[in-house]
This record gives sequence, structure tokens and C-alpha cells, in this order.
Amino acid sequence: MPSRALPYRPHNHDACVSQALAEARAICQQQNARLTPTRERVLELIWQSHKPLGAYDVLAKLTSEGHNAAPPTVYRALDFLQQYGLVHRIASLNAFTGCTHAGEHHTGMFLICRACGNVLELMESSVTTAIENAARAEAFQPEAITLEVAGLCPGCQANQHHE
Amino acid sequence: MPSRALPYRPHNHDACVSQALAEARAICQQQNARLTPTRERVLELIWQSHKPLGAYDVLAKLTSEGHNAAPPTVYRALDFLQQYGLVHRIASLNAFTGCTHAGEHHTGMFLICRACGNVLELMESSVTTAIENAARAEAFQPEAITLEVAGLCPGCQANQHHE
DNA sequence: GCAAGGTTTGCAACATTATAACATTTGCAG
DNA sequence: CTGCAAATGTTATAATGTTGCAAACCTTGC
Ligand SMILES: [Zn+2]
Ligand SMILES: [Zn+2]
Ligand SMILES: [Zn+2]
Ligand SMILES: [Zn+2]
Repeated sequence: MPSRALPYRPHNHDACVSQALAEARAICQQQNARLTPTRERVLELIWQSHKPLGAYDVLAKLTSEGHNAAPPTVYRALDFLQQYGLVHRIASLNAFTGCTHAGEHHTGMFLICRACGNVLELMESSVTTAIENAARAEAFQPEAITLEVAGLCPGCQANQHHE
Repeated sequence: MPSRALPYRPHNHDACVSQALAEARAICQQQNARLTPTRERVLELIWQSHKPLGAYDVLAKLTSEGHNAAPPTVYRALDFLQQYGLVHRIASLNAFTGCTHAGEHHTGMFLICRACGNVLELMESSVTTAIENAARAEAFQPEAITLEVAGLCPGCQANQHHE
């Protein structure tokens, strides 16, 4: 499996997209889930960049393509994609981003640049473990972790100096 | 400063509220911020329990008290309270909860019980540090951390067995 | 093939959460 | 008192997400 490019720097993003789509098709086939045209198109739209997309942004792109879509169309597709671990919802942005570790059963940690909007998803099992241990120390049984870090990506830190 | 009770178990919650209000008054006085009646009342309403309250829940309580309130009334008060670290917004719930470490300059970690809805705010500097280090390892400059853990609190884990 | 049953989609309406814009009032300093 | 900034009232609207039901569509067993 090819490694992922960093979202911040220019890269062959078409490769990101095609890799994500290929993985999605494989995962769905393996799990007997139907990656219907609408669902696949929504996934592809979300992967158009590394900036999370709002549900209504997706909706607008669909309708501009002539697709006869309404909010439930998008939310249902997003629900499906989340269920199979193909996209993540970023709670602090009310937006969705393609999962860069699909099929790996993980807890994502998201680095969100407040300047350029790009998101990098990390999979830091040590952080996840530390969080779970802190929860269990309070006798709390953790099930789902939302971990989102806002700040400045490397590129946007550099740009700060010029202003 | 008295220590905080765990939200899950029965406790003298009036003490939680009065402590929170006293701390809020002290913090605002110290910072020359005006804890106006509306703002103080909103803070008190949020502290009515350890379950986060939606902005419109607060609004409903205000109007039911005869207060002539509209959405901006509540959101402005909440903005103020957040700014001075007196309440936190829980992104995964679109709701607000009283800060149990007001004035301590911290990053909260929230344990959210999906069964009873209570929230416990932890201040785990080791977790925070681990997160920041993971971010910096990617040359990312972290500024704000959203860390919310959904699961089952001790009480609700026990109740699961009886069903 | 084809009927039955479950899944997916279309569609309309609605619910919830949050903000914008502008007028008015209030508190405070000079 | 006067003038200014901060806070609030008021109306409208934007942005995000859900419900309910009917139609279209697979798939599976016969
Ligand atoms: Zn890319
Ligand atoms: Zn950036
Ligand atoms: Zn309490
Ligand atoms: Zn609970």
C-alpha cells in the first residue's frame, strides 16, 4: 500500500483520490456493502481536497452536476461512508474529510490548520492509549474519542512571518 | 479551594453551583469583566446539572422565567462565558457545560456518558502534552485542543448489567 | 422469469443550531 | 451633564441536520 502524502505541500492529489476510491471499493466488496454511484460520488467529492467539506457543500456540488439531490441524499451517503470508516466527521467544523487510514480500525487525531483549512489525520496509538487510560482511571468506559487540534500547519507558520 | 464532586454520584449539587458562581464573580472582578445579571443567570442555568445544556435549552429556561430573550441573548452570554473560561462548548453535542477548573488555564478533556448524559471534565496535562508533542512532530503548531470521550460512566456501566 | 422482501433513493416538510444587522438602552469617564 | 463604549433588544435569516413516506431498485428463492 503506497504511503500518504502530506496535505499541506503540493502533491499529486489525483493519486490520493484514486487510492482512496480503490480502497473504498475493496473495503465495501469485502464487507458486502454497496458502494452505489451516489455514495462513491460523495466520497470522491469529499476527497477533492484535504479541506473538510460541509454536507451542504457536497450537496451544492451534486446539484450543480445535475444530480437530483436533497439534504437526506447527502447525509445518508455520509452516514454510510462513516459507518464503513471511509470518511470522518470533524465536530469542530461540522464538516467531513476522507479517512486516510480506511480499514485500519483506528482513532483519528486531526490537525486542522486555521489558516489554510487543510486537515492531516494522524493515527497515534500512544495518544489514544493515554486518553483511554485517563478515562479508565475515572472508572469511565471509553467508546469513541473526538480529538481535533486546531493550529497552524508548517506552511502557514512560514507565511505568518511575511505579514 | 474545595475539591469538586464527581458528577455521576449524588452529591450536594448546590455547592457545585454556588462555588462556580463565586469563582466566576471573582474571576470577572479580577479581569474587569462585567458579569451582568443575564450572564450570571445563564451561567447558573448551565450549572443546574452536570449534563451539558444546548443554547436553546438555556433560552427556553430564560423565557419561561419571563426574561425577554432571543437567541442572540443566549449566544452572546455564552460567548462571554467561554471567553473568560467559565463554560466550555462540547462540540460533539452542540451544548455547553460549566467549567470545573475556571481560572486554571487548562485544556479540558471531557468524559461524556452516552447513557445518563453527565459530563466529567478532566485536566490531564500528560495527555495534553502527548497530544501537543504528536502535533509538533508533524511540524504543526497546536493552539486549541478538542478532546471529548463518549462512553459509559461508572454508574451506567452497572445499570447495563440489569437489562 | 417472477414474486416477495429488504435496501436505497426521491421528495417534501420540518427541526435545530447559530449569526447578521441595526436600533435602543445602560454604565461609566471626563 | 454629556458623550462614548459596552451591552442588550429585536427582527430576520443563515447554516446544519432530521423525519416520514412513497417510489425505485436490487437480490434471492422459487
Ligand atoms: Zn492529496
Ligand atoms: Zn495551513
Ligand atoms: Zn454537582
Ligand atoms: Zn452515565
